Amino acid sequence: MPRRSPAQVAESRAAIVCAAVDQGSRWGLEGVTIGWLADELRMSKSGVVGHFGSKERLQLAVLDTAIAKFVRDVWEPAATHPAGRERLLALVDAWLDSHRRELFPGGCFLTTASVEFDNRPGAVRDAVAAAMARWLTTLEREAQRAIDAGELPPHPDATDVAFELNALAMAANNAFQLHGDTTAFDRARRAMRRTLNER
Amino acid sequence: MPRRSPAQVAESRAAIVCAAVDQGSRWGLEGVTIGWLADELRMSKSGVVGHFGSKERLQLAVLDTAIAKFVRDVWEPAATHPAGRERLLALVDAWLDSHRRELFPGGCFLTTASVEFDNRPGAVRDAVAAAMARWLTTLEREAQRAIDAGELPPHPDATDVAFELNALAMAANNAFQLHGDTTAFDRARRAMRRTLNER
DNA sequence: CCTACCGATCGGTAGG
DNA sequence: CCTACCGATCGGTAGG
Repeated sequence: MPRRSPAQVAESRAAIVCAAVDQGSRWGLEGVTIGWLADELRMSKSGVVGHFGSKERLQLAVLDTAIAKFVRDVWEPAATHPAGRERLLALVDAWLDSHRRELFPGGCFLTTASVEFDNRPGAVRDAVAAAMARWLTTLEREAQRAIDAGELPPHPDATDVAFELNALAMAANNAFQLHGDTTAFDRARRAMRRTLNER
Repeated sequence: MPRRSPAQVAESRAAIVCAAVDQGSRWGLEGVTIGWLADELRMSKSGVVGHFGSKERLQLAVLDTAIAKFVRDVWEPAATHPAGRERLLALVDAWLDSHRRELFPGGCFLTTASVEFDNRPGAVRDAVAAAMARWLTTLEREAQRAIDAGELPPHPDATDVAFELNALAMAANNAFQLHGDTTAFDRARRAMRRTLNER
């Protein structure tokens, strides 16, 4: 007879991951420590680590949850707009707005993780690289639809468009976090709309 | 009568900073640990820290040295070109090439440090923010000269141009480090030249 | 989920 | 520059 129901266990696990997502956006995925989470949630370290087995598996769970949060908050609302250029225009506004609102308190989770892990080996790095690749592919697919529909010129190509939008969003996030510079969002938006060929 | 001459002391200090710049580009400025440096250079920890007094002052010295290395390798050659648009065109090629050659073995030092510290308090963060601000101002001044000379249109303004060039360079560096994607340099170069209004 | 513990490593210091 | 050491914290485990 278990002391805690499966629902209570799931709730406890979710609370750990939620705190870890916030912490990871501030201090990086390596800065999510088991001891800090235990103090924060008034648990023992073994209580925290027991849900995951190891720090690495905790980090992978945190990454998954952060991406799901971003998809729900940014991608899904934009995806209600018609595919192609119109969806991309809605997306870049929602995207920049998520950085301005600090959807993650330490700024864009995937930006932080991808720079933190871009030169390290291991399963976490592989998962971060895969997540970033999926996001760029999502952008690229939408850009390709816009090109196919004649809404964008064929050059720069869809991969170029995805690369540029991602670069500008990452840089705006960094400028805001580092300098508190909110004008960076306007600069990024102007440049993104130029990439999306607004006349 | 000192056991070591001032020149020997300076040489020892320089060797520490040099190893720390490489390490910092790979593992971040927080990942530069005194114990690792001591092992790497076959010194005691107290021998390492004695040159700086604290880890924070070591980090500040490492940041200064990394920036000087970038200025010498990228900015100074570009600065031999005529001011304005021509200099910017030479600069972006040298800049992307420094990322491709891995001037820093773990990729662009300032990109890593500015994302790592963009949400932390302290003297290192302030120094990183100041360094990034100086670099953006350097780019902006050059763009303003190009605008004043009629080599670039007045909109997007010089600050926009600086922001976009920096965003594209950071993103190309990240794509290369994370995915080994060398085409990112070509995408960044195309976008930069579009920003610099090449017809 | 807990307490109690492990070895490793962190930044840093005392004393020479 | 060294040895020898400090308290704190790291990830993780044993046993319950």
